[in-house]
Amino acid sequence: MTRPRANTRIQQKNTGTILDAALEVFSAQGFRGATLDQIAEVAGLSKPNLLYYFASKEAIYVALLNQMLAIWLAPLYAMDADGDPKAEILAYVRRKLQMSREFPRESRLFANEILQGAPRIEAAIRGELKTLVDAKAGVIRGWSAAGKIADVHPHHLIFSIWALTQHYADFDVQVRLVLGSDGTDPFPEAERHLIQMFTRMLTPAGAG
Amino acid sequence: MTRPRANTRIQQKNTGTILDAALEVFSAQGFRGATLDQIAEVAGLSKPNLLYYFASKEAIYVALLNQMLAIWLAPLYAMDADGDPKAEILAYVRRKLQMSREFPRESRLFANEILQGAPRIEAAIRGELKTLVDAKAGVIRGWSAAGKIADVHPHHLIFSIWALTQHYADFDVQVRLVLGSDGTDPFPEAERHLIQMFTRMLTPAGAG
DNA sequence: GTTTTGTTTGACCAGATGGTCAGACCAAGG
DNA sequence: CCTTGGTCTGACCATCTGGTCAAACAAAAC
Repeated sequence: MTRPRANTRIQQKNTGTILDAALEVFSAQGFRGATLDQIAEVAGLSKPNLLYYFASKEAIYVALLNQMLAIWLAPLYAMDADGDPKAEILAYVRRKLQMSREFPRESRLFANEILQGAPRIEAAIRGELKTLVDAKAGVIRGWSAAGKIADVHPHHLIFSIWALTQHYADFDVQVRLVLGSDGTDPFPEAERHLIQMFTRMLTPAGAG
Repeated sequence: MTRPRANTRIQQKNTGTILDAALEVFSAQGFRGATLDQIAEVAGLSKPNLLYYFASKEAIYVALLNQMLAIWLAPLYAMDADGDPKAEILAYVRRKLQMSREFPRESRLFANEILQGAPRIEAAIRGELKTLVDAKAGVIRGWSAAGKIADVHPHHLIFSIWALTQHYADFDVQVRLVLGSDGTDPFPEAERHLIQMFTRMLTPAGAG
């Protein structure tokens, strides 16, 4: 009767297929722009079959957002208060940039959602995300106070890392068009640039 | 017969009204998500009346994009090769951040378009935008070579400025939610942070 | 092999959406 | 006045879209 939460093998396979197809379509079109027919076609399933596994278009979208959030926040969780401050932050930058390269669809999914005013992920931002950011901001503040890194506004430092790394996923088309017609991968150069920037920015005055 | 390009007073007024309403709706919903009815309602005109002034939904969108592009690129045009290098770049950062604050709809309009793969602005990116960026990148390269600013990859420096400043428009909701419940304006702190970052980043080693 | 439970789909529906069109309306010139 | 040319709209249309449903189909369970 009620659709169970992935009991059968078939259920697991198909919900997976659907969520992957949904990621493809929602990340490229946004929630309103995407259609169930598109998702169904990408998934290789019929539209009614989609709605056998998920109650509605919105249910697919919300399930996807929540599933992706964990993946998306993992690198920030991994930032270790007991590690070497500069190394930890630079590692976070690197991981985040790598995610932009490997999971651009996820990045665009969130970008679309937030651009549209975050109507369906506001609670998670207020809750889990804010809690995590506040905690890590505290860690960064401690590092600054201890003179391990230069003085920076912790929250805005985190925003900066997000902005700079996600830019290479969300604005990938523009980056490639501006850099030129040769299909050179922009990521290696981007990494060098970002690491250089953050190194300079975080090195305390007189410690170079 | 053919709709003339804003001859009458009425035409000028109404095309203006329509484009402003379109900016409101397209920037919040993207091209596919926006509807003519929404635009008509915001504009205070009937749907057929919209289509009296513009041939189609797409025509409105394209007219809007092209009109906004000039405004959007103005700050980069204003970067003066003969000015003081660090001051010019910092001024560009400030102007761009100010635009994120004053014209967030324009920023989101472009963000939406590029997220969706830039289907209707690709030509302009390839053309005018790339030309402009390449020119200014050359200026920045010259400044680096002359030791006026630290060594940076010029194109990626420009990307960084875009990413960091536009983030405060495109991800405004997230920024405010993460910073906390008090409705404090995040922009002053953001400006301090960005200026600090770029100052450190651009100051040549041993010139502090 | 047959019942039972889970899976899939063709046909269908109501509402939304981009767009058309004939004709009404209106401002200004003659 | 009334003509003329631009302006505006109600009614309409084809298509798309999210969603439903009865019935067909498959896979285990017995």
